[in-house]
Amino acid sequence: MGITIYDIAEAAGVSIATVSRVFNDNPRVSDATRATVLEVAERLGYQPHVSARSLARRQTETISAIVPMLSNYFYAEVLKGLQDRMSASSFDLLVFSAPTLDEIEGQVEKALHRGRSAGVMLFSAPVRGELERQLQRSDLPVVLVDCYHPGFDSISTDNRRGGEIAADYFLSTGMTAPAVLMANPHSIPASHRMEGFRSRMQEAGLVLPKERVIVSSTGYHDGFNEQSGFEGMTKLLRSGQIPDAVFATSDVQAIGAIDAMRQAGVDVPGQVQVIGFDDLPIARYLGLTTLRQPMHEMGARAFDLLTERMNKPAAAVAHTVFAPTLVVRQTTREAIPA
Amino acid sequence: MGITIYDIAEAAGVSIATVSRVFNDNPRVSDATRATVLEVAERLGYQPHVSARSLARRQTETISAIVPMLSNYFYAEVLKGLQDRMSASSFDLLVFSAPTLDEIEGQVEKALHRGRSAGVMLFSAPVRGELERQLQRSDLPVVLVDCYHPGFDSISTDNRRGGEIAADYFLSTGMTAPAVLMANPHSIPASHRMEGFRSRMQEAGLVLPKERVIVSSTGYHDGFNEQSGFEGMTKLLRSGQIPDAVFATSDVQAIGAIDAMRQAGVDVPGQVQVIGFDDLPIARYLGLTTLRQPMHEMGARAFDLLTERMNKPAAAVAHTVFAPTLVVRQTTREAIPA
DNA sequence: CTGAAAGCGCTTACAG
DNA sequence: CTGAAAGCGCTTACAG
Repeated sequence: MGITIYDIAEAAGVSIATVSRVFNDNPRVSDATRATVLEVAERLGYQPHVSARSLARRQTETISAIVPMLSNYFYAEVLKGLQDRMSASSFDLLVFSAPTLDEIEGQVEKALHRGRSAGVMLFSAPVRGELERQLQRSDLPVVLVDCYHPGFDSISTDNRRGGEIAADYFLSTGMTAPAVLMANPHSIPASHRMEGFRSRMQEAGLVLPKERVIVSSTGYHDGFNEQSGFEGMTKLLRSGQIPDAVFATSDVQAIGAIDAMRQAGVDVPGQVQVIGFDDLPIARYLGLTTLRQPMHEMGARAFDLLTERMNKPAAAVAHTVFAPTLVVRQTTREAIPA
Repeated sequence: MGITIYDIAEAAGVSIATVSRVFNDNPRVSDATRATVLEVAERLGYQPHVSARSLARRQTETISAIVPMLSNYFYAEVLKGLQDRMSASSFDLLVFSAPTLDEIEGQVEKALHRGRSAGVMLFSAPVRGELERQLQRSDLPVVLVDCYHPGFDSISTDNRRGGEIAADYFLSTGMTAPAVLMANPHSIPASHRMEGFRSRMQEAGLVLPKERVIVSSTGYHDGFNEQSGFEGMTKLLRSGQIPDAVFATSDVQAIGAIDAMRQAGVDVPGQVQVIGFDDLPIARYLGLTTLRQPMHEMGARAFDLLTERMNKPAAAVAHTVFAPTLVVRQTTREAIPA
């Protein structure tokens, strides 16, 4: 069933070395020979065997991405940026999904198998403990996306700064009772967003009591989901102390929160303002004010970083941090002129 | 750098055959030997070489999925279903993205390379011409998702039926001026949805003139995007003949359309009702009435079909068609009791 | 420009 | 239970 270079060599009356050279675009093959080989290969429907090739070449043309979950739209967008860049190369993308923290190690283990891939992209994982050891032990290029470790190239958004910007904007509108809709507390990006927000509020002399920081109770997508926003907001509305400004650590949480308010007859942004995080394409059509992460660019840069690292394994580790930008739409009120 | 079974064999004082047996869980190895080998392998940080393994075994443990684009949330959801099922297996997922029709052949070509994968899942592609030939020529298991060809296993939603259901519901509310927001006309699923809708309207004696079927002018995501819905709706609103019921061929288009109406001060569903397609998780939180496709289930079934096909290459081709279900929320009016 | 041969790292009958 | 050896399908110095 499988046509090999042996079949072609025989049919074309040349050696397998020559056939191989033709498929490797080696110039030391006469035009005539090349033509015959190509013709025979086409006729026989030859497909190179990638495993044999990478075994012999001692290298692969595939990249592994370890992603918590494709159905999280933030990753879908980042991967789009990545794929756009990859399509111009000859690399393939192997996707490992690790919905929970303890599944990551197993997936990384697989991604790190020899001969599997030429490099690894790890998304949103706290690099420490066993995971840190795995990565350090391997000699594959690694780039971290949406997370950080001093020993590996990384690309991320300044989450703390995002929280600060959100707080500053809210403060400029004259609001007085802030609240935060957090994802899972073990999520580092979410924690940083919240901390940036809180610190700025404190500086402004506004308290952000614990009861106003609602942590996601669902683990799905690490709490970055609509339901968590809906439930968190519902809790807030029932607390008796309704906030007048809510910072959600993701757009989808914000969407859930807005739905909760719509159902409760609470006006947005009249009674409660909302700021999300990410700026998914959909946010624009929902009029959601949010902190924009350059998702496509992050994916594209991640690929560039990885290939640079492949070419220069010994280069200094580099960390790229994008600044989030506030996109003001209709879920917030206007700033009060100073 | 790379530790091989030769290194382990030497360090453990056994042959490479024995080392191999240990890693293949071959029972014909004494417990003592097994323990030594495992201990040495662990100490040396041995990783099997996947290419060598699949070359020798004549099989891979990876599956290829050729998807138009990960940033289309429908695919993100289907792939989630797929991955949930796959994680219980030892298969890996190779993702090829082909944003436009003419890129598909190239990606399929790569996916079909020998030794690359044990099976292929092709999404939303019209299987004809060169593509059809490629697939037929290959002896790899293939399953079609969101598309159809008599010669291959497939899994899809009854799109025409979905259009009919939307039309029937609209009719039951007493509306009189329907319109359709179409994706790209070459999209088969979108066309079927539209045709089902139109045929039912015709049966009811309602005309659906060409000017009321707005075709996406943007090619991005095949027209399945918010912008296309926004622009289509804007065109409709400016036409002077404002419809009172709009069927969008996807949820994201519906969202764009609703935004256009919000900005124009048109009340939904008071003046214009809207029905989408897909039932993305977000639809629920936007109160969008839509036709639900069981996306996760489709992904899971696709994987099952593929593995069944691997085990029984000669089994009869099977087509699984899911019936879409209408989820009534707040963008439509109530049916008028007969 | 072309070929014979070794080698990539594993698996798996075949013997024992 | 264990080992020697052939083989998976390619690539790539080394000769010529």
